[in-house]
Amino acid sequence: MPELPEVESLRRTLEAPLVGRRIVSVRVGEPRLRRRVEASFKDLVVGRTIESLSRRGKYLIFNLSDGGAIIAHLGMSGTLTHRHVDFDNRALAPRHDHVNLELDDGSRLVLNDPRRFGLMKFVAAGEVEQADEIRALGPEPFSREFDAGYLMLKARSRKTAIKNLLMDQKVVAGVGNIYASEILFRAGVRPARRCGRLKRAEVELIAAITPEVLAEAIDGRGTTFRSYRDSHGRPGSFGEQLKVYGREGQPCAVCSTPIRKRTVGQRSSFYCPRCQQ
DNA sequence: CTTACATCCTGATTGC
DNA sequence: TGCAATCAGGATGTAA
Repeated sequence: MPELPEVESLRRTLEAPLVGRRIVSVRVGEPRLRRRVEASFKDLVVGRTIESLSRRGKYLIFNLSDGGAIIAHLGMSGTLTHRHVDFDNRALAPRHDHVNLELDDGSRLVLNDPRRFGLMKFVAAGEVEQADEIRALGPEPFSREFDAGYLMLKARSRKTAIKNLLMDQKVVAGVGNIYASEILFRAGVRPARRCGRLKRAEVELIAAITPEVLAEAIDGRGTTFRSYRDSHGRPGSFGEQLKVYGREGQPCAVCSTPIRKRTVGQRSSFYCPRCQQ
């Protein structure tokens, strides 16, 4: 579910309430997530203080006082919520609350994830960048490294569709199914176009537009298409600004041609047949 | 190395 | 209304 803008929005809303808080206890319900939550997770994080929150691609990173960190990923259906009050025992463990961190002010940070495609793990001091999940990631879309020349290099050698390239986390970190469609709409490029056949100008446009669209989505506190909520349980507002995603049959905002839906790389893709020739 | 595809799961929506 | 099929914002392991 969450792509870079949603994770960044979470990072921002969680920062104030969590920084400086010490983890006093941990409850792991169902440990079988995308990877099993290690039995040692509890002992490794209890007693440590959350010093800062960072993000890499779709991963949220809680930097701890010993230099270690907790790495979290929300998969398709995960949410991280900050809860101040447990009204009763039911509220303590709603369905699919898998990891529950109790903090020294009595509040809790809870990972809830019905489909269990998410991830939460402890990484020792100095090893965050070395962690398998993080090491495999391509550049951040806002970094200098991600520019037209870089994307051209990646696109040139590949046969796959441009939308698949944008969603490949090894190419650029953080773009998922919604924003890939939105970026390509704004760039005027069809999702199924083969990378190798794109003109230089098209690749340049895509490279420039990618951080723009993501930045605007962050400004809107992310997209709530179905289930995404921020740490307070509130939906993001960028969904209203989506031009193509989830809008099959609706008129294009630019030319009124009905938006089409098509499967590319086994994922739903949306585009305007007129604006994206 | 790249690419295609199945797979991990539950829940909401769609269609008959 | 009920029930089954389909689909879902992600990533990975396997095979070719």
